[in-house]
Amino acid sequence: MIAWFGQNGRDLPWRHEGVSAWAILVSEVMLQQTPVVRVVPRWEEWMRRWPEPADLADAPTAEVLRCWDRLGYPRRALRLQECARALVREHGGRVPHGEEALRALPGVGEYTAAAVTAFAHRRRAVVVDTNIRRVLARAVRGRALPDRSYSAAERSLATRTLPAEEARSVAWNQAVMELGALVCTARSPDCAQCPLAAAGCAWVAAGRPAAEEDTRRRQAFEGTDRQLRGQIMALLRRDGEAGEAALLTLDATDAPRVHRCVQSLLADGLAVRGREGEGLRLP
DNA sequence: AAGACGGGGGG
DNA sequence: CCCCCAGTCTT
Repeated sequence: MIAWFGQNGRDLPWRHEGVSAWAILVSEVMLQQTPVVRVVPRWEEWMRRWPEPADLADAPTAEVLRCWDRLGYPRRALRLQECARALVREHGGRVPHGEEALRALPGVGEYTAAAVTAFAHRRRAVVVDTNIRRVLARAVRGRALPDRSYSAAERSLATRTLPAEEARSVAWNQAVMELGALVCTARSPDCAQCPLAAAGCAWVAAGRPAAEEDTRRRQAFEGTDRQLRGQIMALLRRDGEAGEAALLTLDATDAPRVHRCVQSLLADGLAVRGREGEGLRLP
Protein backbone atom coordinates (compact mmCIF):
# COMPACT_ATOMS: atom_id res chain seq x y z
CA MET A 1 0.00 0.00 0.00
CA ILE A 2 2.71 2.44 0.98
CA ALA A 3 4.70 1.68 -2.16
CA TRP A 4 1.54 2.03 -4.24
CA PHE A 5 0.97 5.47 -2.75
CA GLY A 6 4.52 6.50 -3.56
CA GLN A 7 3.84 5.73 -7.20
CA ASN A 8 0.23 6.85 -7.51
CA GLY A 9 -0.45 9.46 -4.85
CA ARG A 10 -1.69 12.78 -6.19
CA ASP A 11 0.43 15.88 -5.98
CA LEU A 12 -2.00 17.89 -3.86
CA PRO A 13 -0.81 21.32 -2.71
CA TRP A 14 -1.35 20.68 1.01
CA ARG A 15 0.92 17.63 0.74
CA HIS A 16 3.91 19.73 -0.26
CA GLU A 17 6.97 19.97 1.93
CA GLY A 18 6.81 22.78 4.46
CA VAL A 19 3.04 23.31 4.45
CA SER A 20 2.02 24.48 7.93
CA ALA A 21 -0.24 22.61 10.32
CA TRP A 22 -2.68 25.48 10.01
CA ALA A 23 -2.78 25.13 6.23
CA ILE A 24 -3.42 21.41 6.58
CA LEU A 25 -6.17 22.05 9.11
CA VAL A 26 -7.78 24.46 6.66
CA SER A 27 -7.62 21.85 3.91
CA GLU A 28 -9.21 19.23 6.15
CA VAL A 29 -12.12 21.48 7.05
CA MET A 30 -12.66 22.40 3.41
CA LEU A 31 -12.57 18.70 2.50
CA GLN A 32 -15.40 17.85 4.88
CA GLN A 33 -18.02 16.75 2.35
CA THR A 34 -16.44 18.61 -0.55
CA PRO A 35 -14.43 16.84 -3.28
CA VAL A 36 -10.70 17.50 -3.64
CA VAL A 37 -10.89 19.06 -7.10
CA ARG A 38 -13.25 21.76 -5.90
CA VAL A 39 -11.21 22.50 -2.78
CA VAL A 40 -7.80 23.05 -4.42
CA PRO A 41 -8.37 26.54 -5.92
CA ARG A 42 -10.30 27.81 -2.87
CA TRP A 43 -7.57 26.56 -0.54
CA GLU A 44 -4.84 28.29 -2.55
CA GLU A 45 -6.57 31.65 -2.45
CA TRP A 46 -7.52 31.20 1.19
CA MET A 47 -3.93 30.47 2.28
CA ARG A 48 -2.61 33.36 0.21
CA ARG A 49 -4.99 35.76 1.94
CA TRP A 50 -4.84 34.34 5.46
CA PRO A 51 -1.59 32.42 5.86
CA GLU A 52 -1.75 32.37 9.68
CA PRO A 53 -4.61 31.82 12.14
CA ALA A 54 -4.26 35.44 13.30
CA ASP A 55 -4.89 36.65 9.74
CA LEU A 56 -8.16 34.78 9.48
CA ALA A 57 -9.14 35.73 13.01
CA ASP A 58 -8.92 39.42 12.05
CA ALA A 59 -10.63 39.12 8.66
CA PRO A 60 -14.12 40.55 8.06
CA THR A 61 -16.52 37.60 8.22
CA ALA A 62 -18.24 38.75 5.05
CA GLU A 63 -14.95 38.37 3.19
CA VAL A 64 -14.44 34.93 4.68
CA LEU A 65 -17.85 33.81 3.46
CA ARG A 66 -17.21 35.28 0.02
CA CYS A 67 -13.90 33.51 -0.30
CA TRP A 68 -15.51 30.25 0.81
CA ASP A 69 -17.69 30.73 -2.25
CA ARG A 70 -19.60 27.58 -3.15
CA LEU A 71 -17.72 24.96 -1.21
CA GLY A 72 -20.99 24.14 0.51
CA TYR A 73 -22.14 24.21 4.14
CA PRO A 74 -20.98 27.77 4.80
CA ARG A 75 -21.12 27.33 8.54
CA ARG A 76 -17.89 25.40 8.10
CA ALA A 77 -16.35 28.72 7.01
CA LEU A 78 -17.77 30.40 10.08
CA ARG A 79 -16.43 27.68 12.34
CA LEU A 80 -13.04 27.87 10.67
CA GLN A 81 -12.83 31.54 11.54
CA GLU A 82 -13.99 30.77 15.09
CA CYS A 83 -11.33 28.09 15.15
CA ALA A 84 -8.67 30.62 14.10
CA ARG A 85 -9.81 32.92 16.91
CA ALA A 86 -9.66 30.07 19.41
CA LEU A 87 -6.12 29.27 18.26
CA VAL A 88 -5.08 32.89 18.80
CA ARG A 89 -6.87 33.15 22.12
CA GLU A 90 -5.97 29.81 23.65
CA HIS A 91 -2.98 28.38 21.79
CA GLY A 92 -0.77 31.34 20.96
CA GLY A 93 -1.91 31.32 17.35
CA ARG A 94 -0.63 27.79 16.76
CA VAL A 95 -2.32 24.48 16.03
CA PRO A 96 -2.15 22.40 19.22
CA HIS A 97 -0.94 18.81 19.38
CA GLY A 98 -3.18 16.08 20.74
CA GLU A 99 -6.54 14.94 19.49
CA GLU A 100 -8.35 16.08 22.62
CA ALA A 101 -7.16 19.68 22.26
CA LEU A 102 -7.90 19.59 18.54
CA ARG A 103 -11.43 18.26 19.05
CA ALA A 104 -12.19 21.14 21.37
CA LEU A 105 -11.80 23.51 18.41
CA PRO A 106 -14.89 24.66 16.48
CA GLY A 107 -15.56 22.51 13.43
CA VAL A 108 -13.03 19.86 14.39
CA GLY A 109 -14.53 16.42 15.01
CA GLU A 110 -13.10 12.94 15.30
CA TYR A 111 -11.94 12.71 11.70
CA THR A 112 -10.31 16.12 11.45
CA ALA A 113 -8.52 15.81 14.80
CA ALA A 114 -7.04 12.50 13.67
CA ALA A 115 -6.18 13.80 10.21
CA VAL A 116 -4.34 16.84 11.56
CA THR A 117 -2.50 14.64 14.05
CA ALA A 118 -1.42 12.26 11.30
CA PHE A 119 -0.81 14.55 8.34
CA ALA A 120 0.31 17.76 10.01
CA HIS A 121 2.03 16.55 13.18
CA ARG A 122 3.09 13.21 11.69
CA ARG A 123 1.92 11.31 14.73
CA ARG A 124 0.10 7.99 14.88
CA ALA A 125 -3.67 8.50 14.79
CA VAL A 126 -6.63 6.39 13.73
CA VAL A 127 -7.92 8.26 10.71
CA VAL A 128 -11.29 7.06 9.45
CA ASP A 129 -12.89 8.89 6.58
CA THR A 130 -15.38 7.71 3.96
CA ASN A 131 -12.56 6.29 1.80
CA ILE A 132 -10.90 4.33 4.58
CA ARG A 133 -14.26 3.00 5.72
CA ARG A 134 -14.99 1.71 2.24
CA VAL A 135 -11.57 0.13 1.70
CA LEU A 136 -11.70 -1.69 5.05
CA ALA A 137 -15.30 -2.78 4.45
CA ARG A 138 -14.23 -4.38 1.20
CA ALA A 139 -10.71 -5.62 1.83
CA VAL A 140 -11.31 -6.94 5.34
CA ARG A 141 -15.03 -7.49 5.77
CA GLY A 142 -15.80 -8.56 2.20
CA ARG A 143 -18.67 -6.10 1.91
CA ALA A 144 -19.45 -3.91 -1.07
CA LEU A 145 -20.00 -0.85 1.11
CA PRO A 146 -19.63 0.12 4.77
CA ASP A 147 -22.67 0.27 7.03
CA ARG A 148 -24.67 3.45 7.13
CA SER A 149 -23.48 4.55 10.52
CA TYR A 150 -19.97 4.53 11.86
CA SER A 151 -19.67 2.01 14.68
CA ALA A 152 -17.24 1.27 17.47
CA ALA A 153 -16.47 -2.01 15.71
CA GLU A 154 -15.36 -0.09 12.66
CA ARG A 155 -13.11 2.19 14.68
CA SER A 156 -11.67 -0.90 16.31
CA LEU A 157 -11.00 -2.48 12.93
CA ALA A 158 -9.22 0.65 11.74
CA THR A 159 -7.19 0.69 14.95
CA ARG A 160 -6.08 -2.92 14.53
CA THR A 161 -5.20 -2.35 10.88
CA LEU A 162 -3.07 0.72 11.51
CA PRO A 163 0.69 0.00 11.59
CA ALA A 164 2.24 0.37 15.04
CA GLU A 165 5.28 2.27 13.88
CA GLU A 166 4.65 6.00 13.62
CA ALA A 167 6.04 6.86 10.19
CA ARG A 168 4.39 3.81 8.66
CA SER A 169 1.07 4.64 10.31
CA VAL A 170 1.11 8.10 8.74
CA ALA A 171 1.92 6.67 5.32
CA TRP A 172 -0.71 3.97 5.72
CA ASN A 173 -3.49 6.44 6.52
CA GLN A 174 -2.55 8.49 3.50
CA ALA A 175 -2.29 5.44 1.26
CA VAL A 176 -5.59 3.81 2.23
CA MET A 177 -7.41 7.10 1.89
CA GLU A 178 -5.89 7.66 -1.53
CA LEU A 179 -6.70 4.13 -2.67
CA GLY A 180 -10.32 4.72 -1.76
CA ALA A 181 -10.33 8.00 -3.64
CA LEU A 182 -8.62 6.76 -6.82
CA VAL A 183 -9.13 2.99 -7.14
CA CYS A 184 -11.48 1.54 -4.56
CA THR A 185 -14.17 4.07 -5.38
CA ALA A 186 -17.80 3.86 -4.34
CA ARG A 187 -19.32 3.60 -7.80
CA SER A 188 -16.90 1.69 -9.99
CA PRO A 189 -13.84 0.25 -8.26
CA ASP A 190 -10.93 -0.57 -10.52
CA CYS A 191 -9.82 -3.80 -8.92
CA ALA A 192 -7.38 -4.52 -11.75
CA GLN A 193 -5.27 -1.61 -10.52
CA CYS A 194 -5.59 -2.41 -6.84
CA PRO A 195 -2.51 -3.47 -4.87
CA LEU A 196 -4.77 -5.23 -2.36
CA ALA A 197 -6.64 -7.43 -4.84
CA ALA A 198 -3.70 -9.77 -5.30
CA ALA A 199 -2.87 -9.76 -1.61
CA GLY A 200 -6.34 -11.00 -0.81
CA CYS A 201 -9.15 -8.52 -0.76
CA ALA A 202 -12.05 -10.24 0.99
CA TRP A 203 -14.58 -8.62 -1.30
CA VAL A 204 -12.77 -9.73 -4.48
CA ALA A 205 -12.25 -13.18 -2.97
CA ALA A 206 -16.00 -13.40 -2.38
CA GLY A 207 -16.70 -12.55 -6.01
CA ARG A 208 -17.51 -8.90 -5.42
CA PRO A 209 -21.03 -9.40 -4.04
CA ALA A 210 -23.40 -6.47 -4.58
CA ALA A 211 -24.37 -4.11 -1.80
CA GLU A 212 -27.52 -4.92 0.13
CA GLU A 213 -30.52 -3.02 -1.08
CA ASP A 214 -30.50 0.34 0.61
CA THR A 215 -33.99 0.99 1.88
CA ARG A 216 -33.32 4.35 3.48
CA ARG A 217 -34.92 7.26 1.79
CA ARG A 218 -32.46 9.50 0.11
CA GLN A 219 -32.23 13.07 1.32
CA ALA A 220 -34.22 15.29 -0.95
CA PHE A 221 -32.70 18.57 -2.02
CA GLU A 222 -35.06 20.24 -4.47
CA GLY A 223 -37.49 22.38 -2.54
CA THR A 224 -35.71 22.03 0.80
CA ASP A 225 -34.64 24.75 3.19
CA ARG A 226 -31.08 23.65 2.52
CA GLN A 227 -31.42 24.61 -1.12
CA LEU A 228 -33.11 27.93 -0.40
CA ARG A 229 -30.55 28.84 2.24
CA GLY A 230 -27.90 28.22 -0.39
CA GLN A 231 -29.68 30.51 -2.82
CA ILE A 232 -29.96 33.25 -0.22
CA MET A 233 -26.27 32.96 0.63
CA ALA A 234 -25.40 33.14 -3.08
CA LEU A 235 -27.40 36.35 -3.33
CA LEU A 236 -25.66 37.85 -0.30
CA ARG A 237 -22.22 36.90 -1.60
CA ARG A 238 -22.97 38.59 -4.88
CA ASP A 239 -24.64 41.77 -3.65
CA GLY A 240 -23.52 41.99 -0.03
CA GLU A 241 -27.07 42.88 0.92
CA ALA A 242 -30.51 41.77 -0.23
CA GLY A 243 -33.82 43.52 0.40
CA GLU A 244 -37.04 41.80 1.32
CA ALA A 245 -38.28 41.92 -2.28
CA ALA A 246 -35.17 40.28 -3.69
CA LEU A 247 -35.39 37.52 -1.10
CA LEU A 248 -39.01 36.86 -1.95
CA THR A 249 -38.22 36.40 -5.63
CA LEU A 250 -36.29 33.26 -4.66
CA ASP A 251 -39.59 31.58 -3.81
CA ALA A 252 -42.50 33.87 -4.59
CA THR A 253 -44.97 31.09 -3.88
CA ASP A 254 -43.96 30.55 -0.28
CA ALA A 255 -43.11 33.65 1.73
CA PRO A 256 -43.25 31.83 5.07
CA ARG A 257 -40.58 29.46 3.85
CA VAL A 258 -38.31 32.35 2.83
CA HIS A 259 -38.86 33.89 6.23
CA ARG A 260 -38.03 30.61 7.97
CA CYS A 261 -34.76 30.30 6.07
CA VAL A 262 -33.83 33.91 6.80
CA GLN A 263 -34.46 33.22 10.49
CA SER A 264 -32.24 30.15 10.44
CA LEU A 265 -29.43 31.99 8.67
CA LEU A 266 -29.65 34.75 11.29
CA ALA A 267 -29.61 32.15 14.04
CA ASP A 268 -26.52 30.54 12.51
CA GLY A 269 -24.72 33.87 12.24
CA LEU A 270 -24.40 33.49 8.47
CA ALA A 271 -26.34 36.71 7.92
CA VAL A 272 -27.43 39.79 9.83
CA ARG A 273 -30.30 42.22 9.41
CA GLY A 274 -29.96 44.98 6.80
CA ARG A 275 -29.49 48.58 7.80
CA GLU A 276 -33.15 49.55 7.75
CA GLY A 277 -34.01 46.49 9.78
CA GLU A 278 -35.36 44.80 6.71
CA GLY A 279 -33.61 42.58 4.26
CA LEU A 280 -30.37 40.82 4.96
CA ARG A 281 -26.63 41.20 4.59
CA LEU A 282 -23.45 39.28 5.22
CA PRO A 283 -22.13 39.54 8.77
C1' DA B 1 -29.09 6.83 16.07
C1' DA B 2 -31.09 10.02 12.94
C1' DG B 3 -31.41 14.69 10.57
C1' DA B 4 -29.87 19.01 9.12
C1' DC B 5 -26.61 21.14 6.57
C1' DG B 6 -24.62 22.94 -0.07
C1' DG B 7 -23.33 22.17 -4.31
C1' DG B 8 -21.56 20.12 -8.46
C1' DG B 9 -19.64 16.65 -11.57
C1' DG B 10 -19.71 11.89 -13.25
C1' DG B 11 -22.08 7.67 -14.37
C1' DC C 1 -31.21 12.49 -12.66
C1' DC C 2 -29.26 10.08 -8.94
C1' DC C 3 -25.27 9.46 -6.00
C1' DC C 4 -21.42 10.70 -3.58
C1' DC C 5 -17.96 13.71 -1.65
C1' DA C 6 -10.82 13.64 3.44
C1' DG C 7 -17.83 15.30 8.32
C1' DT C 8 -19.74 18.03 12.28
C1' DC C 9 -23.21 19.23 15.39
C1' DT C 10 -27.59 18.85 17.43
C1' DT C 11 -31.56 16.47 18.88
